[in-house]
Amino acid sequence: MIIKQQKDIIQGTKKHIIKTARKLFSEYSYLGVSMNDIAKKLNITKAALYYHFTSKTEIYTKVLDEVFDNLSLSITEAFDEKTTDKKLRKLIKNYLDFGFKEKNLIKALMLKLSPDDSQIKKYIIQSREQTADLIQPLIKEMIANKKLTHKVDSKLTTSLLTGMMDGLLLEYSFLNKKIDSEKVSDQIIVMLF
Amino acid sequence: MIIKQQKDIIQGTKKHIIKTARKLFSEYSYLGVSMNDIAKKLNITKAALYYHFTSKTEIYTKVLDEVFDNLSLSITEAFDEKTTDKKLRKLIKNYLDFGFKEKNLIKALMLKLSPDDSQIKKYIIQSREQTADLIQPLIKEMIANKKLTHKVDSKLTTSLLTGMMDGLLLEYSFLNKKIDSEKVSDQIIVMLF
DNA sequence: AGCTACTTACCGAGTGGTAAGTGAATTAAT
DNA sequence: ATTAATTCACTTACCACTCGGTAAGTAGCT
Repeated sequence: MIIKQQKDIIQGTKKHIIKTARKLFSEYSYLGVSMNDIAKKLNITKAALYYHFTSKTEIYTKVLDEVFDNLSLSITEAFDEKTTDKKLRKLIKNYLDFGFKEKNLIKALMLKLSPDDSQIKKYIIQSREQTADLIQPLIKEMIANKKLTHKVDSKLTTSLLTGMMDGLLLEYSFLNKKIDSEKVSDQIIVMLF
Repeated sequence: MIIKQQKDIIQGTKKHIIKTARKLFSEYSYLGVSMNDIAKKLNITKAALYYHFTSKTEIYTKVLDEVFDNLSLSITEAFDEKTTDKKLRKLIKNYLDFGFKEKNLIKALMLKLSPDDSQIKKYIIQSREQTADLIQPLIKEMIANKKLTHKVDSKLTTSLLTGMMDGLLLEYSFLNKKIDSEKVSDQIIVMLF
């Protein structure tokens, strides 16, 4: 009981660190945030971070873990809608809203290649594939509904859609512009189908 | 005459440095490349770089200068085509081919914010706006040709198009996948209009 | 006494950047 | 034409600083 409580406190501290690190990584990207930056923001020392985590890589991996978990939730939420059209619209809106708040989604794609980061990279690739697998069925559904004259590759289309959304998020975050996810998702649907 | 020859040699060296730096920045991004990295690749010392350039920022700015110059050329090349459809198709293909070879185009969007980099950021924003201004007339033309039932915002559409292309380039470069620009540009046209 | 959750103080490596020196080529003066 | 002064294109050696990471010590609780 007491032990469990202790454990919870530790996990609480860890959660707190992850939460703070997440914000920083989101804003300044992996290379742009040092362990000292994270520690300062938490009003602790860098060494304290190493008491809870073994490396910077571990912290970032845990952050990405949370991010992709939240994204999956945000995506599956769209499947509650009734029509295919509404599902897709909601999916795009949710993806954009989430990605706009959580820039790690995009910034993760911009890591410097190095032996140390390669495990992070593999992890990101895997997570993104899972995300695409979540979206693709809906795209297939959409393609089947509209009887298009041209042949449409659902995998490529999914890639184009996420690419378009990621690209938009990238641009808007770089320019510090706010995104009107409602309007943009409308426009994308109009254009796509 | 002799003086001019000297000048040319100097410019030649500078060009050579820029060319090498361009490759490195393209592969590893701004923060991922140190002055020493550049110097080593050229078999000179870091201090020699500072003889030719005043700062890392200056070198990167010069690199981006070249990159956006080349991109503009690649875009305007598409305007030689005869039909609007062919123009757009060529534009997309050229943009993708260029961006795939020259990853600085995308990596430039991922700088850590810092007082020193802020001038680079301003420069990138400006260059990207110029690029968009180059593309937008063609989008307008395309929208006018097809009499669409829905209202289409040409500026947003341009942004969506470049966003989509940038997003694709980002994804493909991250995954180290080759891009079939012909197929992708076809698919984009089919989808967009 | 022992464990938890730290802090202080340090490590070696690497960063952007600079000061001082050097050999070769060019220019100016005799 | 020869020599002296100057300039060019670097190199060596350093600067202050930051990086990720670690060893040792410590206050407080059990």
